[in-house]
Amino acid sequence: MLDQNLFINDYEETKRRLTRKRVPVEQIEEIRQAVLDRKTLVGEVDGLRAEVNEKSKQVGVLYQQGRKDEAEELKASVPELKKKLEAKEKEYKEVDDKRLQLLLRVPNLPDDDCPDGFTEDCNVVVRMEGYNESDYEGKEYKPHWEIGEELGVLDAERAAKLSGSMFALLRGDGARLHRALIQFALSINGDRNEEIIPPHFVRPEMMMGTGTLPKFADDAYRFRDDDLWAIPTGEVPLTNLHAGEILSIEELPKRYMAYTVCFRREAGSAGKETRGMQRLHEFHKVELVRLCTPETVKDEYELLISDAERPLKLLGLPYRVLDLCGGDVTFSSTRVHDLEVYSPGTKSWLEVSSIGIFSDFQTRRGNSRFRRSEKDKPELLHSLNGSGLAAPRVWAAVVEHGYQPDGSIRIPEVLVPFMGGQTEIRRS
RNA sequence: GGAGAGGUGGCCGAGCGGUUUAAGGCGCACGCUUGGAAAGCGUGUGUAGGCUUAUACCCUACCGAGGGUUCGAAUCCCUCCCUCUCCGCCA
Repeated sequence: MLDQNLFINDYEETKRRLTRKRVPVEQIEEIRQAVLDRKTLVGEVDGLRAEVNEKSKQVGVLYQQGRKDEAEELKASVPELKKKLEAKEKEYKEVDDKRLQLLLRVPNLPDDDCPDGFTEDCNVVVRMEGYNESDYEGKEYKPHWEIGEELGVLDAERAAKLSGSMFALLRGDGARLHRALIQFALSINGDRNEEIIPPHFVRPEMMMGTGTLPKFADDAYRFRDDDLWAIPTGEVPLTNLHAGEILSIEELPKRYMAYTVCFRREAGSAGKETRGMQRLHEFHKVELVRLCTPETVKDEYELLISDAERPLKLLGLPYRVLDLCGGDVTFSSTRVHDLEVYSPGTKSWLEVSSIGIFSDFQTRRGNSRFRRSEKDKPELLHSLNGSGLAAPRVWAAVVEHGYQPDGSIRIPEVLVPFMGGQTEIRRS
């Protein structure tokens, strides 16, 4: 959520930046008006409440002095005042609720460093790592689902039998490779990130805290009987870990990583680039989250991007780094870099990490704060996150790149220790 | 799942319908004192919003959360959440 004062104190600038995310001007104006109206009404309500409080206090004093008649008289004069107060309160609540609902649905301001544009065509490829187009010319690559089926390590048919489309079932060495990837990612990122195993079901406030609710409710799974939501990413519990707390500056930055299962309904994306391990309702991921001061957020961002790149580099997978344009930057973020690994089997780039800065957008919702010193007022933390390793897509890339002419899959060297020394996958 | 107890400021803990603008203590900060320190004494010590040049004053809200009763609620009523103890169940 944005600071509502931006709509009053820095209106033109806020409008300019929101327009980059295609927020209609009318909507921005509506918020400004709601914020202003609320401010007026707060003053009026507070004034009336003060009057009621004062009179009630007097009633008490009069009773204690035994001046009962005067007390009764004063008491009788309150209901009229309260009627006025209640009417005003009702008006206030309506405006306040409108203001909140509007604010909750407005995206974060894009950073001016984001490239211009509104669609993904405007995203800028900043770097290519380990990719040469010529490497793939004249060669035939199989998609991972074919290889997986051939070797008996990916069983799409049974996954569908059990759960439907967009679910995967790995078996044997395929499952082992998947586990190795997770272990690998956790172990290389363990140097500066504290490992967390969070709950996978969270309260609605937590989904609200990351900006997933209310806007993206249709994309998540909800347990209706318990009013809990299945996390779509480890970002949700990690970002909210310190919700409602005030941390001291010495504890910062907080650098967390969590291996979790992620649950996504993927409403509306059925049939679209969903074969194999590309898009699943349920997948495993190592997520990295940072909470820090506003001053250090840019440095943390660079560090986070490099952390997210580490596994790809070490695995020897070709990937590219995208700087997302203002219009394509996600709802809660100010700046986003995507990492996309090249999938020769599908001749496409698969997004394997989206690293974003959220400024105080998420932490304002969750009220996660820090204090510079005992004398200073609490300030909102800044949050960032990115995938440390999105297992299915990296699994797909490893399988496609490692596929050998003899029908086996070569295991990247760095993974061998996590595979118990196994260097290849063959049909058993 | 059943029975019971309880959630009050950074912490402990009183209050159970009206000078509570939340007692008292601990902790913390500043000052006095001292050669220096401890002790002692004094002062201060939350969050958010409103009004303001102002982190001053004043006003409003907050005693787990949300509703309700009342002129007035930390205190009474209802719903929910959480913690603890015992029983049951269970990997």
